[in-house]
Amino acid sequence: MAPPTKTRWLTRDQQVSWRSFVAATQLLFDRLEDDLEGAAGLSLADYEVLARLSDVGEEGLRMSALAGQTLFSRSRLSHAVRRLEQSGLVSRVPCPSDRRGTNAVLTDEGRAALVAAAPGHVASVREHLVDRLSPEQFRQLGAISDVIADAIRRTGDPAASC
Amino acid sequence: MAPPTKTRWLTRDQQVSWRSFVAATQLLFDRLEDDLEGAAGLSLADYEVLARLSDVGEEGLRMSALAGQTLFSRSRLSHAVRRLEQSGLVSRVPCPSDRRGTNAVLTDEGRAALVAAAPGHVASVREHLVDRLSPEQFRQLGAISDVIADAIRRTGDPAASC
DNA sequence: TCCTGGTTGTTGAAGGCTCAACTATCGGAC
DNA sequence: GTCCGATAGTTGAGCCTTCAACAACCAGGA
Repeated sequence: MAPPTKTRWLTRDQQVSWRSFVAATQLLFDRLEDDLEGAAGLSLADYEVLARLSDVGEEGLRMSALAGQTLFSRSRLSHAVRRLEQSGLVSRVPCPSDRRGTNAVLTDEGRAALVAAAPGHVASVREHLVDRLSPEQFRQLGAISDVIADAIRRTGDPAASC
Repeated sequence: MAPPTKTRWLTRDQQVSWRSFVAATQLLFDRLEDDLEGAAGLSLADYEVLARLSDVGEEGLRMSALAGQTLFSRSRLSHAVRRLEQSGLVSRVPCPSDRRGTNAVLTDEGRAALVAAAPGHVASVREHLVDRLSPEQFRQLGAISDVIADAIRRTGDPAASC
């Protein structure tokens, strides 16, 4: 706890915007998840993993790199990849250059699942987000997101500041 | 599956904005949760429940109303309130006018926990979101959020359209 | 060589959320 | 009054994420 600074509460307008933002993100991601789950039987987390793996070649991606891109903890990713491997969508291969490492690789079945899921998912993102906003608004949202993400990334991991 | 419409993929710029938005919301809520958990021992979900209950009087709130405000499922809320009750922060009282109903009520201890947690949480929201954006940007974010939330609320529960 | 500190990834337990099933109650039609 | 569908809330099982502990490996220095 910092020294007893006087709390700067949010103004009424700020509070309204803040609550609206919380509600919008909750509703949006819940809906995207439901749509994706219903149409393709994948969770958003599954989709993220498969999408990242589809961006790279045959060699796959190191677990830690994949965790960094998806913002998953290493533990979460490890469990997720284990489940995807059991479903046949991903396989694990030892990393040749570093014997500690493991590469996650998309299987043919995994690529097929992603190809099957992608059009519906993109349509869902359009329907509930992109096409609801003016091009200018969507551009603003991107800029705002960059500011937020950069600021948080710069203030390192809070558990590491000791 | 709808008729085989040609997929309108996202443009490169749209994809960048979309991924940035996903990352920003993940990072933001994770950080807010960590801050709140570390400083006050509450999850964001706990805080939401306590905050909503502090907005009403002695009579508390019907479980279904509380679920509506927090966007929790009734089941999730029921579990959450049970835990908060075990912690002594909330108590359940039968609703007088409807014998099916239950009202959740903030205890003195619950109000004290909220009062203790609120300054730090508001500071966290300011630090990672409000104070990072220009007033104009934060206003834009509120407007964008309203559009998204309204659109999703209007397209009713997807499981109910049959 | 042998330490030593840091990194990589996995594992199992614990806790939270979802889903389906269930009880109890309400309110209107007959 | 009695049915009947709808609503309110709870519960337990199953799944997913977090957390802490762990084994294996790397890299650099004494």
